[in-house]
Amino acid sequence: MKIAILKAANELLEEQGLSGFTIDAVATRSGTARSSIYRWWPNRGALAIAGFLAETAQKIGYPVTASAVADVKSQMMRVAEVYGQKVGRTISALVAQGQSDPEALRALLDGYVLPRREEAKKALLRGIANGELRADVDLDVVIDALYGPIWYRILVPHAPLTSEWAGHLADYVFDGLRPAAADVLSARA
Amino acid sequence: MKIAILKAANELLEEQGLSGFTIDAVATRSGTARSSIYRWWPNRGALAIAGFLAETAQKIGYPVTASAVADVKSQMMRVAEVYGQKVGRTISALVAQGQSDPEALRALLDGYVLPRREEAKKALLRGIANGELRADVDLDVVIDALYGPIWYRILVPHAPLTSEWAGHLADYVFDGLRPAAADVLSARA
Amino acid sequence: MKIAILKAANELLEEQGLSGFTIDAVATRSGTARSSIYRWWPNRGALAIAGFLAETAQKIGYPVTASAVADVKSQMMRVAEVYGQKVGRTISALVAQGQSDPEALRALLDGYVLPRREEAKKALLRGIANGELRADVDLDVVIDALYGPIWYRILVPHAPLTSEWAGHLADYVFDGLRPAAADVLSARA
Amino acid sequence: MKIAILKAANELLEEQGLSGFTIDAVATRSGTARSSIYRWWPNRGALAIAGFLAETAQKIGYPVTASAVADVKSQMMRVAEVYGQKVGRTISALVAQGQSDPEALRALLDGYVLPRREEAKKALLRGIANGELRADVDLDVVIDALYGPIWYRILVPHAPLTSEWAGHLADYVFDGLRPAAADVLSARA
DNA sequence: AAATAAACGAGACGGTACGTCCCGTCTTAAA
DNA sequence: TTTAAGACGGGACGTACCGTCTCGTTTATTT
Repeated sequence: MKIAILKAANELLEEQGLSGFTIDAVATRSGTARSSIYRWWPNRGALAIAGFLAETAQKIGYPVTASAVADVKSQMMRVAEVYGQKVGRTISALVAQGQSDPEALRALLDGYVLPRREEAKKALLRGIANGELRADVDLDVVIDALYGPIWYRILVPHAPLTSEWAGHLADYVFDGLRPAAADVLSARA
Repeated sequence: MKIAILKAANELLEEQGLSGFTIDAVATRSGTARSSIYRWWPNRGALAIAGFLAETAQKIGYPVTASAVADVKSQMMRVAEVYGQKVGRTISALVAQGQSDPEALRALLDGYVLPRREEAKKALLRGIANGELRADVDLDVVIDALYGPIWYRILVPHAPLTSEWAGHLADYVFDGLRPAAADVLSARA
Repeated sequence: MKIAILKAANELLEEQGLSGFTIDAVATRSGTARSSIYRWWPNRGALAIAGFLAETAQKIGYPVTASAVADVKSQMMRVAEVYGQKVGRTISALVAQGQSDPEALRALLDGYVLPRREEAKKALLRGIANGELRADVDLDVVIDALYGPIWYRILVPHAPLTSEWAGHLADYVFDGLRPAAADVLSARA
Repeated sequence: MKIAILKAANELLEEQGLSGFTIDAVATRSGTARSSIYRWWPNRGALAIAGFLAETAQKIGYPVTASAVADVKSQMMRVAEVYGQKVGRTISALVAQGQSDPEALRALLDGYVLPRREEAKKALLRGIANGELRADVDLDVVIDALYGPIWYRILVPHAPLTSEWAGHLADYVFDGLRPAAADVLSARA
């Protein structure tokens, strides 16, 4: 039952965004009763993020090759590709919901944003260990610089979100984060 | 009258975000009637962005010094400082509204986002002309890289938005955009 | 509008009693919206008694002949006849509602029961003035004795409510309330 | 188990009337499960009257002295006294329930009202046999006249239900039912 | 100065969705 | 096999806003 509800919730969010995402609509599509939904989730915000986490939030992982920077770049390109489609709609709906529903925002942060940032941090630390990235960098800022623009383009869609764009973005940011030649030498020494 | 309404709209948006932003509340606070609001704006989305553009959207301009890069960085720091406060609340409310109200989104883009990006582009072009920035860079991507994270931190507030943070961000991004030494030399030639 | 609502409320109460008396049903039948009903009445209890008072509560008046006792008796017979039909259904619904809704009960008392008792009291006072009734009688008890059984048969319908029955009832009660022969003589003196 | 449930049902009915009388509340108070209640009673109406009959419906009997009229009067006074308290609350709840639940009404009539009327009839027949009451009287009407007002004051509480009041009521009604002097003489003959 | 147009206030109206409460049915695991 | 536990579909409640609408009342404008 819960699964059918979550599935329906997700589909509605993907297809119609926040405005079509009604408890009644979820109930109808899932073939359940409104009361069954409220039995499990306290309100529409909670249901929305639960649906997202259960169904959509397919974790896009990091490949592991010799180059951590290349790994992150390729993951970002994949993220942009995926978020450029239906998932982006869902995410923007969730963020919108979060603006007037602090609990939903909290749940989105704790359930999705922060864990994903942790993964990113791990990948970047490999880059530092590698010598591909400067060691003195503030990783939180780097993650903001890499992924912030992706969220930005989802939420403020002034232009489409494509993997090419994400590739350029990664290149620009990483270009600034390489160790200075001297550092590389000393690191090698 | 219109001014009082816009002012009230803005204050409510700043103070309470989307949830407190009710046509009724705006009418009450502005001392007007609901019907007067609907005479001038077709719906709450339109009123919200009108209020923002009329009152809050104090354009944060770019200083003009010898270094365009420094100019942009200092503007970004100022933006982060300002958006870290009430204005951020308003902006996030507008973006949220935009997710279920395409016209509001359009108005936000046309009335605020795109013009601001144009200004940024001008400043960056000065940097290219200066030789501070590589000439082959895609400015739209650069603007996304610089400002995207700011919007991201407004909308997905996993950590506070401060001017220090914005400074680091600018540094990291601009570090990757400097011309290669050879280019600089040839440019000078 | 209000009139259409009250009319619909009444019809539903008469036809289906409390169980069919739903705000939704009233809205549908009256061709209005639920919200319009709630604009005017705070809850279903208030609507029920308002409907009754506005539409059904046709005051059954007292004839005025030489004999006040005969007047009351004939009014009671008329009341029994009327209450034995649809109006009785409405009244029983209202009393039932009142058991779990103190405000509705209060409204029923103040809006209907007490005023009707006042009228009865006036008629009975004529009987005392006439010499048809003992002067030392407690009129509240008399009214209870005369009309209580009618309500009882509405609410606890162990047998039908007919005007013949009401006539007998009036006879029995009034038989006990005539002045003693001596009193009549002295009154005449 | 059943006993605990009935007891809890009764207490709730006495304490809170119909509105607090919820299957859930009965289950909680009796320490049983909702399903156990539904095993034994088909719905809340049935449970309510079962609780009443099992626990509260303490039969208030008729004393047997030389005067049947005095016996009935004293029983009425006792009834008024008892019904003026918690039991009255229960009864009004049951009647209310009966208005939208024909089976509950039927059960109340068959299980309580009609049997009590039979008892009353027996007492009154003694009065006729005694010569205290006219022989040609319709006992059903008399019973309505005597007890109807008590129910009326329970259900339409325009004034408190006291034993003094019931005493007056009995006096007034019985005053009209005494045999005419001639009849008494002829009866004696 | 009178006529006329506009903007205004007040607020009713039909509607949609919310979240709550309770109903009566049902399945399941433990005692 | 009776019980406790509790999920399920369903229906009504009362609330909060939405956007539309009518209707008199100012307030200005224009003749």
